[in-house]
Amino acid sequence: METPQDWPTGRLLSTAARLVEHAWAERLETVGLTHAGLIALHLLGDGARSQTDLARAARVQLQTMARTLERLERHGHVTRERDDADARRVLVSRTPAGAALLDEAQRLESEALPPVSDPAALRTLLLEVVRSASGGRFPAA
Amino acid sequence: METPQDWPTGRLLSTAARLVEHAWAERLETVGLTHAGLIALHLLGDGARSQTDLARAARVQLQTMARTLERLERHGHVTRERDDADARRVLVSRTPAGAALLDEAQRLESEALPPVSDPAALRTLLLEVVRSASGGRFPAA
DNA sequence: GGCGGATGCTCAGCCTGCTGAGCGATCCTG
DNA sequence: CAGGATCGCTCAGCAGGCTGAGCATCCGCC
Repeated sequence: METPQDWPTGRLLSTAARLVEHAWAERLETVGLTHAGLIALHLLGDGARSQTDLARAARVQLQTMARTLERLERHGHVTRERDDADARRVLVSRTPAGAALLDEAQRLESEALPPVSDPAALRTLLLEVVRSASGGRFPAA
Repeated sequence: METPQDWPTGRLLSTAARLVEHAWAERLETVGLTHAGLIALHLLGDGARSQTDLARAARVQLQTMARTLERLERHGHVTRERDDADARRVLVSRTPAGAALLDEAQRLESEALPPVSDPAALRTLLLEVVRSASGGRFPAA
């Protein structure tokens, strides 16, 4: 129990994710973006999308996504305006500044995953986990 | 970019961790414990340890561990008392209630990782990530 | 046309990570 | 033995997950 070798796999997964995320966040902050902000900006593609839509795509709750977007808006990276066609919706779009940031962040290269013996296998296994654990909470995302 | 297949591996890792953690947390809350609390209780072994020591073993910052322990103490799962030998330290130990909870949590079976094609490979790869990403931040832990 | 359910969002609040600042206790060194 | 560095901890505050409650809008059906 003293060393990671003895940890259950779930704990290993959380820890690995946290450590990698931390390393990545350090680089990101040089361009003034957070992990969550980058994902939102990325998912925004080139058109406007609703918050619920973005949340589902990112596999987070609406409230979480809304707060991230609110922060991005405060910093001038996205705009949020009510949809004329459906007054319940808020349409989010990147500002030019947001697009520039995204570009820069992407130029920072793939996400700082430390070198691992079989990256492709890791991807495959993680995809299995995500797909099988998304069920129910994020239907048809 | 729309579906997990197109995500960078780092994002996949975070998402997988979050989804698995969520599932596990749901079970844990039936015994009145959180993810972080379980880890602390687990690392506590059978003897008293200092907060710094626990934090390093869990790969989290001292402040994070201290807060988790403070919560566990409030719920009567651990005790915290200053070390007589070194008045800077706080020695943490499980209470009988804490030990009972840990037992129950462990009876809940391994950590809810969804079935995956090659669990052993996943473990190995995650271990590689943890070991290589722990460097610096958690020396000799 | 109107009522009820579904949908999209906000507000409030909790837990877990993190950083930075500050403080007493200990230890080492001159 | 005194002073400075280090160590262990607390306090304050931020970001990112989550839940639950509540509100407005829209849609579908009678």
